[in-house]
Amino acid sequence: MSSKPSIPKGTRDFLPETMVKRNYIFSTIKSVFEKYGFLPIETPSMENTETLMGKYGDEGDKLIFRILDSGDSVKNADISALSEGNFGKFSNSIAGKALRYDLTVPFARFVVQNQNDLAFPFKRYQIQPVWRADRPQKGRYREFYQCDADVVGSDSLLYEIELVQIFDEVLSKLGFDDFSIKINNRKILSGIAEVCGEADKLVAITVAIDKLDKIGIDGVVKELQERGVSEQAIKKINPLFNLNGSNEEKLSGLKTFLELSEVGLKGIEELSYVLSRVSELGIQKATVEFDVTLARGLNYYTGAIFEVKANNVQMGSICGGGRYDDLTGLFGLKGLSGVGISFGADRIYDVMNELKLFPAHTLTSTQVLFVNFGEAEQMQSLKLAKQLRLKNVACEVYPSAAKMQKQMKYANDRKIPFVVMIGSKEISTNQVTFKNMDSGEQQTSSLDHFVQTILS
RNA sequence: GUGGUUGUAGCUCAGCUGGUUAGAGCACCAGAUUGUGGUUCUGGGGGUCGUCGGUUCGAACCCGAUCAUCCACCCCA
Repeated sequence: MSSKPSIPKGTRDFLPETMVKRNYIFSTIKSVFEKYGFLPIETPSMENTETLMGKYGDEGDKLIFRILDSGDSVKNADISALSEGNFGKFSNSIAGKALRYDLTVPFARFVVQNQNDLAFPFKRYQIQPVWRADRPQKGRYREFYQCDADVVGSDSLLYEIELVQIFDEVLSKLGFDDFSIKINNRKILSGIAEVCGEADKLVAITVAIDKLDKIGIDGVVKELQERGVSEQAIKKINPLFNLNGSNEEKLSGLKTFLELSEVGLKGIEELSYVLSRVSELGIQKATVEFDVTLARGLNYYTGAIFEVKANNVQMGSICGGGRYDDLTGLFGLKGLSGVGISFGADRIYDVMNELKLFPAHTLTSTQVLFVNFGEAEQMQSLKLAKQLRLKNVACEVYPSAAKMQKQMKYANDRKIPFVVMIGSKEISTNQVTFKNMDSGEQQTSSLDHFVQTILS
């Protein structure tokens, strides 16, 4: 016996039952995206290595899956880089392509490359897998789907408002009834760093305070110290950890804190605007919450930052997003502002499974199975099947005259609701004998009557 | 990259301080039932106990290495 087959770490096979549920998530997201006027695009699974490298920080670079060149191009391997221990340079010399790490950076590349064919503001949605060479764990895979909606070419806050509405609409539609849309603004974070006199440590500060709910105030203070933030600055930041109350209360508290920072106040203004409009328009099931500690690692965000978490369940964020003023600038097209969101379909699936949010109706594709009794009967069944299919009834004919028991069991295992038996009697009278697998009832009638029965 | 967990039949797992022929449930196949599934009964096939090495008269069990897995950290959807 050969060794057991397997699939790479962090990847999965999806059985039909799972795919039906996954497709339900995808189609729900897609239909909402389309209602807001987003158009579909796709980009290749792989990008040129240089398109991706350096866009996600040092940590991100390490998590990019690279595709080894084959054939003659391996001759271009930079052996001297290898012997010098410069592995990054060496890998670049033998891996010209890499699997996409997210959908946003490839989208930026796409916009720059196809700018002449796009009408701005350009609103696109994209549902495709991405790959990360991370260690798998709960809710973390090496291959997973992102469902992104982004607008590029407008800095209007109208889109922030609509994107929050999309979060709310999609997740409410999927049956979530307790989830938080957390929102913050990078300008507020910049303002905080500025007020503390540590403007150049913005990233260090944001990364640290992002962990507040995980490691507590003491942990954050310790991390800030380790990252070289001055004691004076830490003291100044401290009150922010205890910010609570309604969104309005938190915002007004911060406004005082940030009164000397122009950028900080701008962030407050933007956020207040979005929050007030969102609440005036009304939301379904979401709790929309301003969270100063929300930072997110991606350093290309410049304005709004979003993150969605399902409550009462042990799982990281299920959606994310934000505004990036100059993403396309990385590829040479300046002055285009973008804002977008991303649904993590795999995590949404895991949470829905855990909370039992999937509708009860299970896998039913085939409605009718024709039992096969032999060559002549099979032909008659095929003729009838053809007629059923013309009426859009999904049906199939068992492929061989196997024992009745086996054929019935197949219908049962597949959860096919009706079994039709065509024997010599039925051929001569031009009728069908059909059995309702749920009730066990069986009767003989004309095909038309049978069709009426199953369609009712 | 760091720390920990678990690897026994297709799946979920039992297996005593190391003892002779390694078990159960589910699944699968056959029969009870030659045109009737889902329930029931009877029988059957299927495992070099993750892999390699060590200790021992003797290893699924103890030790080491290695691979895989899951969980946590980092980071993230």
